Amino acid sequence: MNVAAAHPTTVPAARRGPNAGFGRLEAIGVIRHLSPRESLVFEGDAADCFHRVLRGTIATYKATADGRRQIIAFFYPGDLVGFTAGERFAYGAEAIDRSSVCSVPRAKLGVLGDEEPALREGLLSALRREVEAAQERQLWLGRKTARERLACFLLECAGRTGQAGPDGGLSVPLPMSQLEVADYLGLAPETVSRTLAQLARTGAIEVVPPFAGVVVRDRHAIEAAAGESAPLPGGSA
Amino acid sequence: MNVAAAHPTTVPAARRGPNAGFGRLEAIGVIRHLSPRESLVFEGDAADCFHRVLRGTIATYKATADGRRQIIAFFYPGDLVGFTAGERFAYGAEAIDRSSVCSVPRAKLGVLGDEEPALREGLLSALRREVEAAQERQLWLGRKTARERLACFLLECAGRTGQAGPDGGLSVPLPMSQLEVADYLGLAPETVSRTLAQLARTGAIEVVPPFAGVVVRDRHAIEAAAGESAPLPGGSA
DNA sequence: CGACTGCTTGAGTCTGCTCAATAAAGGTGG
DNA sequence: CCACCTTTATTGAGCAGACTCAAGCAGTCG
Repeated sequence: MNVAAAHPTTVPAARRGPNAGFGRLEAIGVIRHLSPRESLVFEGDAADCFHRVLRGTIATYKATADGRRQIIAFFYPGDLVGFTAGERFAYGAEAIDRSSVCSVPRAKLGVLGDEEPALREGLLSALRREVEAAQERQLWLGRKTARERLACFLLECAGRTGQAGPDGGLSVPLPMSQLEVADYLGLAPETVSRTLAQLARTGAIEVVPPFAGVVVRDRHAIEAAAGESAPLPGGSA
Repeated sequence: MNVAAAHPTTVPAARRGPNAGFGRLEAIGVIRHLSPRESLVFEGDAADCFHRVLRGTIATYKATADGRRQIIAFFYPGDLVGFTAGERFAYGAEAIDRSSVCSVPRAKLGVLGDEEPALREGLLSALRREVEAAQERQLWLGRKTARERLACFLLECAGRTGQAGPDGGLSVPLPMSQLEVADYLGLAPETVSRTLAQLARTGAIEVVPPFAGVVVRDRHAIEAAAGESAPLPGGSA
């Protein structure tokens, strides 16, 4: 089977619960199409617009003066980029693959969506998920090995865009390059390649040839390699 | 001079702008006193309360099954711990030093502080600052060296609790131990000690003997060592 | 005054990075 | 349609920053 075909290239209508209530945004905003590598926002820009991903994948990132780059998050169709920003964007954003977004001026939402409680709810949810994701990644980047980070990343992607395959495998499309995975996980690209190869050698995953995605063959092995966090000392209720 | 005396041990009334409007919380909540190392919340707890720090310092953290720990953030008097959580806390929180908090049940705020726009504003601000801080730390942890992380950390602390000294130095109290700094910066405690010693050797900082804080002697040197992020390719407007 | 906790310092190791060369895939234009 | 060129991934060798293990020291608290 072709993993690339499993990409969710369009917005799954109302799939992401917390974003409900944003459906009418398309009516207000402007559609914009982006090629791979094309910038959507620059760090420091006035944050007068936010962007709903309609198709493709967007990455937000921060960079140091000497060119090192850290990808903060990946955004898929249905996600909101820059919704959580303050006055100015604290990060840049660019397209990973061929993407479309709907850009909505903040002003059009009233000061803070005062009228629309569902929208306010949605904003809070988006913010909360973004906080929790960023904090989780602090653990990844601060305390996990390359192998663990990769495993965590694959599980995250599996949870977002994974599709159960007919042969029992979990097919996970990966629209980003290995360089971008490296910039997300705080690793060198060579380390990503090597670690992926190592996971593949054990049979836990299978890499789809032109690095279009992976198939998770042994989910337990990946979960074990991810070195899960320890939520409850006594086990879950 | 005694750096420890510069600790902001009580809430600076209305010092933190975005938290304005929380003043009356103390009337609703319950005061709780914590000893060093005492837990305030556990990862996985139902998030039915949030906590305003009145005195001391609180750290939030995540841990792996094998005991590695990543400190997510430090909270000083005036800050709100757990305000941004969802249903359950995704992290634990414990006191760094002798601390007091005011614990406020979420239920007492209405569903989301619907009545009080200032409070809603405050919640959004708190969330936004937490997002931006967590994302900034992704850059630190993913792409910066031990030396850079330490320098960034010192600048962050200086911005929060630093006091200009009479001799031109910037006095920065550090209530946390080096182990806790290490857990915050994703380093080993030995590395923190060594790197701090190295910065002191160059004259950029001076460590106050019982590790109660540092005095920044050469701010430019620390800023240079921090390897600032690159916001604008062309310089700021 | 003694035990403990936290910091310092040293020696050796290792994970992951750098540099480099090769290979494969995809896009472009003739 | 094919040849070329660019981009991305793979693989190897060597290096180094940060970790681990370990011993010693100082300040604190009981």
